Amino acid sequence: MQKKIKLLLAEDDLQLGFIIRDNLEEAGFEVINCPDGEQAWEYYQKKDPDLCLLDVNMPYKDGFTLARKIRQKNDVIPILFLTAKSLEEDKLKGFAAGADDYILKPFSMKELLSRIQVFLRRNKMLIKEAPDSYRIGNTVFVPAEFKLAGPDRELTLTLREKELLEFLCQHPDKVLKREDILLHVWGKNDFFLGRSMDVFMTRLRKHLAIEAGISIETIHGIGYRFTTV
Amino acid sequence: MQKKIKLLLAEDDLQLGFIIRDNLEEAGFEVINCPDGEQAWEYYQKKDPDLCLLDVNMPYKDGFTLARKIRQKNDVIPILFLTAKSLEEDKLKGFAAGADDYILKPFSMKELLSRIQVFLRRNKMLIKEAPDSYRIGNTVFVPAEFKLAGPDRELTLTLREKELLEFLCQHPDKVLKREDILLHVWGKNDFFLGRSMDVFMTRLRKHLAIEAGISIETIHGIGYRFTTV
DNA sequence: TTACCTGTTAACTATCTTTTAACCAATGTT
DNA sequence: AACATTGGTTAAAAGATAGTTAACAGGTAA
Repeated sequence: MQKKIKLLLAEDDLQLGFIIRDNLEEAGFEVINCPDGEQAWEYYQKKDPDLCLLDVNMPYKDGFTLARKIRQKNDVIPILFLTAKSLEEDKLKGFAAGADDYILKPFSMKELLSRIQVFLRRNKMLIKEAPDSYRIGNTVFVPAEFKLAGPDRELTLTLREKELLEFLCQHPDKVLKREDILLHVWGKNDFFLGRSMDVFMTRLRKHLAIEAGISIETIHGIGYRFTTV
Repeated sequence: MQKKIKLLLAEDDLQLGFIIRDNLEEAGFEVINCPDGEQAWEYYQKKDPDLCLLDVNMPYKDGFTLARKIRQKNDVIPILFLTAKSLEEDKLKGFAAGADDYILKPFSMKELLSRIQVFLRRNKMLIKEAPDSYRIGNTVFVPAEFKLAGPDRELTLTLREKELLEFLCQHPDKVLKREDILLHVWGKNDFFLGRSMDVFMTRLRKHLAIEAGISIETIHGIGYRFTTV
């Protein structure tokens, strides 16, 4: 699984915030939703998001102030304001604070998404969607179905088997660091999970043993490389 | 094109209302969005909607009052309450006012859509028409009649049995996630409904045990796959 | 009321997945 | 070569998930 793009959403209306977040997640983003500017600033520093959506009117630290603070640290991250006011004055104030765009409430999700895409594209961070099946020698792997099917067999993978194999398929012929695999498939990296991964590598190798020319190669001390013919 | 299904949405929070409407329209519904109960009542009479989504807290005429008024005129139209309060008292009051379901804010659009679909299906107003019978081995399943009939037997399914089996029949050979089944058949996804589903799976399996080659396969940790020969 | 019928909850059991542990093999370093 | 580190393999332990049966609650009909 490719690393998701992180959005920082600062919106004090909880219900609205939830539903915006829900829609954005549905669209494939990772969303950090903060109810006020103070928390948003905290999470900004902690999570290092790729794009910010800031409500202008928030308790504890309004959108303008927050934007200025973020701009001080990072002068390329796209900052989009969400606001109910259509005052020209506010708009100017917003751009002065470092905003890249200014979206009026109420907005449609379609509109929000397309504006987000514009800025991500500008920053070369477009999401590329994953193919829904991979050919591995004579075997076909369909992640959505947890299925690995060859001419003489068909088997259903478990969750981890599938996620791991999918990650390998997404990066053929590349050396994948143990750490990166762990972070992507397990979400964190510690010693025991590393050993767990070793077990799963053994399993995947068994599953793919039939396929000549396919290999999960060990790069000692570094990680693995998955090669298909 | 088939005539769109009309939803009456009464929501006083304009921003939230707009985005809910946007999502519902995206899903193919026609939506009438009213900011208060007074207007909602007006539009109810004028537009004759197929389903109502009412916010409980509204100026000029609260959701309960409105629901009662609508129920007086029409005792079949599905009425779903949207509310931030989780008070049991409110819930009872809601059902007493004639509500069919009670959706807590914040909710995900996925959940809202599923619950709407459940009630539309129940009222035979589904958007996409489904085949009116399925052949499962030597057995014939007629959803509209809740009937499962084979050479040597004929039995009447209950509502949930029928909805569940119908959902399975609509997606043969696909891995259906537990969550999706729950959202489609029950309208929401929580732990206990999940256990309820397990019970129904057992029942369906018993009903179909006669049929060799038919199986409801468990994909552990994910969901189920229904396969016919 | 009583007697069902349906769907949910509960309790117990069975099964499957993942992690942990133990031991061994390979690699790299001194 | 001796040692330490890293990874491979297998099996058992732990944990999570699902199957099954029965009791229960709420509603409906006789």
